[in-house]
Amino acid sequence: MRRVAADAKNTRQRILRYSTVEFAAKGYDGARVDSIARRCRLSKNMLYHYFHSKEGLFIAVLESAYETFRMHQRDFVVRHADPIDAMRQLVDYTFEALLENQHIIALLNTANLHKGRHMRRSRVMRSLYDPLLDTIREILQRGAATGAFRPNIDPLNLYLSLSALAYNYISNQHTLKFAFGINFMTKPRRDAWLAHITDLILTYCCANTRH
Amino acid sequence: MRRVAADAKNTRQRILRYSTVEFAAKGYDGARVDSIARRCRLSKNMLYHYFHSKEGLFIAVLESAYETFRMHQRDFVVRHADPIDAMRQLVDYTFEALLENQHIIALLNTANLHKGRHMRRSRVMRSLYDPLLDTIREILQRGAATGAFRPNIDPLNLYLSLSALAYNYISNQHTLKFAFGINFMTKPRRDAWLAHITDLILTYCCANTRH
Amino acid sequence: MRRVAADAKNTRQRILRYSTVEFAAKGYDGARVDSIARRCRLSKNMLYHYFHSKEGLFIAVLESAYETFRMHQRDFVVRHADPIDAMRQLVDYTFEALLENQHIIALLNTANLHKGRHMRRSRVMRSLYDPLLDTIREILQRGAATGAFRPNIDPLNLYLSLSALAYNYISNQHTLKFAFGINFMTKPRRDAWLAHITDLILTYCCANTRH
Amino acid sequence: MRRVAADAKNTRQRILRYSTVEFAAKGYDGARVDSIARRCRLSKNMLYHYFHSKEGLFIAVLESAYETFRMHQRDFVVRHADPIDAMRQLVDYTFEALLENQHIIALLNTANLHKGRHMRRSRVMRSLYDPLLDTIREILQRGAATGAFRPNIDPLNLYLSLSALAYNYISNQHTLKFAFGINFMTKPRRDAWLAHITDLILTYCCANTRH
DNA sequence: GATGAATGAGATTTCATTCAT
DNA sequence: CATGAATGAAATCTCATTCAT
Repeated sequence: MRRVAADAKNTRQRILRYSTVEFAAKGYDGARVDSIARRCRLSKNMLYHYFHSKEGLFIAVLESAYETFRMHQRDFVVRHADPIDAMRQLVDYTFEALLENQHIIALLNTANLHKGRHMRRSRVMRSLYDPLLDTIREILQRGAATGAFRPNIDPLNLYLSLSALAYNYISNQHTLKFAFGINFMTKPRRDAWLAHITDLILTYCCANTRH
Repeated sequence: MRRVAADAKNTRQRILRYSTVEFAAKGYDGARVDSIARRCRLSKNMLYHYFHSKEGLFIAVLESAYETFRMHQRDFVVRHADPIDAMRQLVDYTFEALLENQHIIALLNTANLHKGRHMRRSRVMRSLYDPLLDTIREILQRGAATGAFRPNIDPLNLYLSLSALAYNYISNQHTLKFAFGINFMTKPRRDAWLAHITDLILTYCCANTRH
Repeated sequence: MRRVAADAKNTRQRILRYSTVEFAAKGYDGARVDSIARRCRLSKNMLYHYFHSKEGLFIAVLESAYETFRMHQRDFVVRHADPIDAMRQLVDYTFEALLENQHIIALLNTANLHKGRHMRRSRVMRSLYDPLLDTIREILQRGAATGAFRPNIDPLNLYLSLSALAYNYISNQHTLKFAFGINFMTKPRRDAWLAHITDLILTYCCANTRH
Repeated sequence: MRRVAADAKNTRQRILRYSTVEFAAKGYDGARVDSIARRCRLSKNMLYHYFHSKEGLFIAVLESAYETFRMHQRDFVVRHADPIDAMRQLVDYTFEALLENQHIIALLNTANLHKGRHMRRSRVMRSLYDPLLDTIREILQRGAATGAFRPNIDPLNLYLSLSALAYNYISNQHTLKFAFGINFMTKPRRDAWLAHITDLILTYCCANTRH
């Protein structure tokens, strides 16, 4: 009996894994239930058995991708007492996490295309809330206290800025490659971008003058 | 129901206009040729007559959207001698342009999902190159010359940063709304964001210290 | 005025010429009105103006192809007093005529596929009757009279045999090529076949024994 | 309307059977997938499920028709020691086999119209090679050995002649009916034709004189 | 819980034909 | 006589979903 249960869980996981790949590669509308079943080496009925519909499957994929992502974030611990080093580490971490998990970008893009309809239908995704925001808030406070950072930086704005800078670079890579003839995904290019956005963020945090 | 007189150029334009809306709203795979034809009050085969295939139509839409966008950018003139004011104006302009033409964001996202396949098939899109990059370069040079800006800022990096900050805020609005329960598209919120990213960019340009 | 009339005739002829090519190459159902119009560098309306419908056009093509063919046959004159030489010449002529005008084969095949429906609709095709049949009858009579040929050969049977032998070799060339890996349309092969069927026919005509 | 139980093999066979009828009756381009599905009392997608495309279906039909035909030929055994009787039997057999299976004629005609494209795409049809050719070769050898037949008759030429004479009579029946006002498919007419072509072939095989 | 067979609705695309000028 | 623009019907093909076992 335990075996069966374990298998069921395995099957569910397998479906989720391959569905994630499919939905990330082709978007919600481009993804094919047939194709997912084939990837899973499973009959389509199983997908319906476990997830009820294509939309249900997509929602589950979103949830699990987010869950994974959130757990990643939770694992993140600020290893540096110094706020500047901590912030530097955070930028680094954010960019690397997205690079390693580009699926989440494609999934969020397709979710956004659908105006968030799928997310709203999810019971689980009630807290898409990113724990990094708290980390940012905490680092900013410590930085302000030590005088390393200017006071009154809005943590949400900083979070959005950091996300945008890391996310967009990856999300628009094909357009950018086409426009500038540059493959921005090579290691040197990625490193340069990380250095740049770190500079950008830190300069902002540390600045004391107004222009 | 028979259409009147209608010359080809008009029809082509009409098709493009409505197709843009459809593709932007639903992505390449979610868009329906039927739906476009209905919007145009035209029979489907006309779309095929003018654009050959759904893909051909999408490419034409991308091209025309980009053309429009590029012309917008061309119209942009720096009205301020002062580099800081010029840069402020540029940020403002970029964000407003994207806000007013959110179609282009959705179109680029779906093009990116397809790994740029459509762009590569386009003969016209050979120069997606954004003229704003030149403007940025010029402003940076002037700012460095007057000492307002630090020297050696890479124009491409600044361009990418600015784009990311403006683009992502709009592109991910639904995820963000869901995550934070905030409608980021209200006028006050948009203004606040514009102020923030202007601050971010300018602080970066004007900073003279290293951290 | 005469010019216009002349042009009209030209236009009709042009349409017929290109339609023949199209119908012969693709059969009735495979032929495309659009494609014909393009070949003619004419707007489709012209086809409808002159021929009323695709079917009307096909019938006209059949008629004209047959007309041409019949005129060819009429031109044929037996140049040899000797019945054997005359028959030899006839076989040669028949095979060469079909080789030079393979369109007629494809057209007749497609007409046969449609169970002769198109021919029956034609007013002009009332006498598809091949004048060669008369020539055969006459040669056979002369041959029987001189004792060169056996008596009582049925001209229709001989006509059908000759036609079948010449026609099928061309009509089934692709199947045969595929089955035997031989390109039967090379000059040496064609010559060999002509020699063979001449032999076959003449042997039959001249034989005096029963088996 | 839901179908019962039905296993795949049966369904495949059913599709093939009705497709054969449709393709034979209307040619490749005239055949309608819809019409086949209706005949099969099956939804269209099943055809695509089993055969991938209309072309795939046609190829399968060709293959199966040929397979059937080849098996027929294999079943053929020369029951007569006497070469003349054997040849007579062969002619009879060939004509009857085509009469009973007129589908194959229509299918080959449409395959030829398409210049053999479909056959070349078939992996199975690699040996369209007709076993009757071997039989012919063997009969000719025996006939030559006994002196009943003249030596040096080319088996392939004889095969082609026999095929042409039997095939064309059936294939062109509608043209012939139209041209001569005779229904060549009545029993007496068919018998007469069989007698004639038997005579023609045997006369050729037995002749010892040159003309 | 799992499968193979099947479906209905609808997707993209094609094509003979006609209208307005 | 001639055209460019347009159409309606139907063609091929796809896809999320369900049934019977």
